[in-house]
Amino acid sequence: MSDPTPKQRPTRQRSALVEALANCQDFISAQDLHARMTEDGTRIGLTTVYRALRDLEAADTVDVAQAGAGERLYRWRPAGRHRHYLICRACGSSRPVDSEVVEEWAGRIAADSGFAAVEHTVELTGVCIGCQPTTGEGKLPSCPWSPDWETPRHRAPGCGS
Amino acid sequence: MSDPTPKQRPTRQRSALVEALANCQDFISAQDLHARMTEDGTRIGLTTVYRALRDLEAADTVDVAQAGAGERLYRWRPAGRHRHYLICRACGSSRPVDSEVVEEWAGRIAADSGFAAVEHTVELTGVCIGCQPTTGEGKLPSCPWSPDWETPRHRAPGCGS
DNA sequence: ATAGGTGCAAAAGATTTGCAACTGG
DNA sequence: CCAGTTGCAAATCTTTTGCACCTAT
Repeated sequence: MSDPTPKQRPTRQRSALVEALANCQDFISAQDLHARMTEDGTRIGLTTVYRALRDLEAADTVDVAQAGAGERLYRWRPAGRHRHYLICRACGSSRPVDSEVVEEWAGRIAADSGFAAVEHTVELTGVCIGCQPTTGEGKLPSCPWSPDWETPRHRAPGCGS
Repeated sequence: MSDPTPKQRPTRQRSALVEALANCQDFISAQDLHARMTEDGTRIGLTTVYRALRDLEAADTVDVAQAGAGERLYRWRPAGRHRHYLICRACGSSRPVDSEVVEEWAGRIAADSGFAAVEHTVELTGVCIGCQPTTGEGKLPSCPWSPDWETPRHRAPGCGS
């Protein structure tokens, strides 16, 4: 009937972006991804990053999360089906969670309500073990992990640099 | 220990805002709420609306939803517990849904993962019956439902005016 | 009296768009 | 060749902030 994925030409920028995003095992914002790619030597415009991400989103090959107000984070989706994640509010790391239950629940709601084309957004956030201050004794620093994640949000170890 | 709801002084603007929001049975953006209040004769600054909504959010008396990129919608929360909604993408009307299942699921994830202070965001969107084009025959008008949810994409009859 | 609230104008950010030049199939 | 891409600058849009002036308690 229609083209879920109209075109998408494998240009130099587009390919590099997909690779950078796939290498990144976490959510990352368009701006950060652009910065990272630029750092790594890829010449690409911020506008292009936005447009490419938008297309990938339309093609359902990335998962999207909202960061605070008006900032969207993208994460490459290896497998076919969409996933939901548990994101650490302190260090930004994310891990996929089993969401069968929610999927079914959403399906039931859809059926019972009579609504069509029901879509859902589910986001879990918390403070991961590594970022939890040990209540009584000496509290560890912020994030006892890879030395390069210092951004409260986006900024993952496996990501690029 | 701390004050979840530090202050909140019942000023003219604040009170009017709460009333307007409570009267509105649907999600509404800060800008729209401001516009509506202004239309209705309440003199209030947009800044104040933003600040009041932020405080209400902190006080957990409103539910928040994300609209597209970087626009937040607020909905007055009558009962105590938070709720999740099914929102029509065509007309914007929203109806709370039973989310026990999801609450439990979220709790389990929290426990199993070891993450602390786990919070969740769940949003369901679809096309309500009234907005569904009747495939073959004559298509009904926009949205013929229960008299209390009729907001056409933020702009409800029941809301204020 | 005074801590908190208000509002205007300006600032901040993130994302989108106009447009002319470019490129992969 | 030609539809799709790119990138820069400018434009949009929503939300936040600086600051001086009000106002409940």
